[in-house]
Amino acid sequence: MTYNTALCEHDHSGKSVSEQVNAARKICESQNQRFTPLRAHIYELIVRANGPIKAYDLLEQLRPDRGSPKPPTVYRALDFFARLGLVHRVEALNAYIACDHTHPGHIAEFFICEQCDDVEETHGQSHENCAPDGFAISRSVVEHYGTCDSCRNAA
Amino acid sequence: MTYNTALCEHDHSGKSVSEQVNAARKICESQNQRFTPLRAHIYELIVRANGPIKAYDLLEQLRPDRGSPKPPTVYRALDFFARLGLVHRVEALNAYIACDHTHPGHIAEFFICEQCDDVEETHGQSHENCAPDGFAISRSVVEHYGTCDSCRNAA
DNA sequence: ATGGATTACGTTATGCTATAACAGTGTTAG
DNA sequence: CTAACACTGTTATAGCATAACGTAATCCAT
Repeated sequence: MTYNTALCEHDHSGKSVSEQVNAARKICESQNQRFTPLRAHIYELIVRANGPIKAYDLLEQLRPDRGSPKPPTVYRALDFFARLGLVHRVEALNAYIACDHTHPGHIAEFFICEQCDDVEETHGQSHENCAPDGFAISRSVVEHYGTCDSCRNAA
Repeated sequence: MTYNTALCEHDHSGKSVSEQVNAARKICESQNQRFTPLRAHIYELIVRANGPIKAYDLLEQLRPDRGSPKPPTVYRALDFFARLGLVHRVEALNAYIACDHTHPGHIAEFFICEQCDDVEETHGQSHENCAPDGFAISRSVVEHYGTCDSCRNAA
């Protein structure tokens, strides 16, 4: 009963903000979902955050461009992106992070540095084969908290 | 880069509520921590829940025995138990679950049935060797949501 | 094109989750 | 004994999320 994980081979950090936003737009459109101006705006803010960002921080950043948006404005967009796999919720941080790529059969796994808040995302095999007999996994949350290499060396 | 997991070999469900509470008391005392009446009361409620329970539900169940306790009463106890590993927080449920046993070198892993709310806890090897180079894990959150065997058969 | 269904968005209100801060009480160790 | 520390009670507030309702935009079958 074993499984393994690997760091993402492809490079996301090489993509510019607008490239990431456009990639998301394509994924949306390929599924006949609307990438509206509001959603584009919010997705861009999430990408620019370059790490986990909180719903109410997004809300602030939407002001004053969009008047005084209320929480549902942000949560609706987050739900929408989450359904498409374009953002993940980081459960233990109550935060959200962009993910413009999918790995079928794999699950997102986060390594979160508590010193510098940097987050590395990897994709491991599903834990399906570790589950109790007959348990069918629909969603997995895998988050590791600790200290990243640079912070550890700095200490 | 592989690791493996195993179901807990020993049986927790065979323990009575008071046995579980006493086991917790022993663990506390062995670490020179006080298992006060309030803490015993709260721990018993968590054990009786026989699954994840929410802080504010605990709060209700403390009434009226203990007057009208306020949130910090519960959160302080939960923090205390979490520090000792006697309860785990289930991040994606905002809930807490008893755990009167520890597995050094292993991490708790939860399989949560979204139909019947049943939770199976297993203990997998640390994901340390899957981490980015030099990342030191201090805490891991591994939660799987889906459908358990009985619910799947019932469907 | 038109009208009905669906989806998206704005807004108000509220509910749930969690902690800061301070006061008072109990416990422990020197 | 008493000083330090840990525990509990209480007030207040902060932070996270959604229900519900109305309006506007979009889609699609006719």
